[in-house]
Amino acid sequence: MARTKFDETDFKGAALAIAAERGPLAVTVGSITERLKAPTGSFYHRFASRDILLGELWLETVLDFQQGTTAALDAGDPLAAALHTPAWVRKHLDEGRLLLLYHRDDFVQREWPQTLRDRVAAQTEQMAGGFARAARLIFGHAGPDEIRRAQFLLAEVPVAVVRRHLERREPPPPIVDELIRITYRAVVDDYRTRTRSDGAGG
Amino acid sequence: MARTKFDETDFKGAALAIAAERGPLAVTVGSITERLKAPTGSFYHRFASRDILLGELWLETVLDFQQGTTAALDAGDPLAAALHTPAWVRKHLDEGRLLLLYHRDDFVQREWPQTLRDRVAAQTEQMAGGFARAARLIFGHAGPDEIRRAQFLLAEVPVAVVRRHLERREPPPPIVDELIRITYRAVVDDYRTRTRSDGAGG
DNA sequence: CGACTACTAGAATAATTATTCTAGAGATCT
DNA sequence: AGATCTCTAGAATAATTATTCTAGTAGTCG
Repeated sequence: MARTKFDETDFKGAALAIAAERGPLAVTVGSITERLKAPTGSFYHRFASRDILLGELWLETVLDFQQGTTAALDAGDPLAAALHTPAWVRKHLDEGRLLLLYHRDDFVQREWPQTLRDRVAAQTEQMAGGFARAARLIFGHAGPDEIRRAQFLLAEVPVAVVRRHLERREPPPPIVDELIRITYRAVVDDYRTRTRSDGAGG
Repeated sequence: MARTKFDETDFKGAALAIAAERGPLAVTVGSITERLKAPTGSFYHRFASRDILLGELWLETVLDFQQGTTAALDAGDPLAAALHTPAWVRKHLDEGRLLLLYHRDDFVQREWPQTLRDRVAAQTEQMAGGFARAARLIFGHAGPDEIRRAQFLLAEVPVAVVRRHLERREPPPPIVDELIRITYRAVVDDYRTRTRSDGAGG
């Protein structure tokens, strides 16, 4: 066995750094190997293709992120799930840029590699399940309307407030959490008053 | 003068359609001319480069979008400015995808063309001015904290709620406006109560 | 030691795109 | 009609990338 100079994590680390700096499009086999001063042969010895490296990187990152949300829901605390986004981003600035500034499909150039399809599908499903669970925790019911509101509170708003700061490569300031809290409480209160006065909410 | 078969708007229209369907990356000189069945010579007769076509397309689209926001602020109605996003998107689904699903820099491949730099800078400035104006209208004051909240209400939240629907190529349903309204009222009320109880706001 | 394995090394190849270039065609003007 | 100007046409060129291929090298196992 020849001396291993570059392992999988080296390549992934370089890819993450480049993606965080210049976007996923700038992550080319050339830019990775240049940064590492590794030959392209070593790259292809580890990964069957560029798309597989980037697909795995995205998938691992999103799963790490989602874990925190899931944990908060397991603890029955949906507000904590909403606040998890800024908290996680503060710990993982590069990963935050990767995940929240770009689209899933910005990472692979063609179709998603067959080898990753199932894992991506599982991730999507887990996410959908999380929203339903959150809807039940927050509103006591998981109809389409409640799920839509849960998506708003747990995903759309937190990502939206955090984005501007990620673009500037700065950790999200406290006002971000405050805005998430205000919005959370407002949507919950609104739902309660509305279901109390006029019949159902769908 | 030879018969004009393809004018600027033909090329821009094709570019818009392709960008809305498959993203700005799929807008290549080849995909445009193929769609139009035009020769590449005609393309380069109209536009100095691919980046200039796409830069102009983005710029024209964002200015059209911003006009509605500005009009609402001129009318002294910041809530209408917040609701302008879903309203405009319903009228311009393709343009909405172009503008709200991608980044400004996804459109040009290298640096922004020199010829467009000034117009982009003016656009950015206009946008910043709009937020300051909105902050004054909503909160009566335009300090950093008030401006941040105005950005949240006028830009971040509306874009965030609308995005999911744009991804599915469907017009944003009424719940979107409702969520924007709820959030708007909540942030305004919060600011009022807070500045009434403990001193200033930041 | 000698075969084998797991890599390093990087040149060669292929595919995709932007851009340039050379020709030719139809209007318009005189 | 003939000159000229604006375009159409599309082939040729250049640059960028992903991927493949051929060699060589350093450990490990027998």
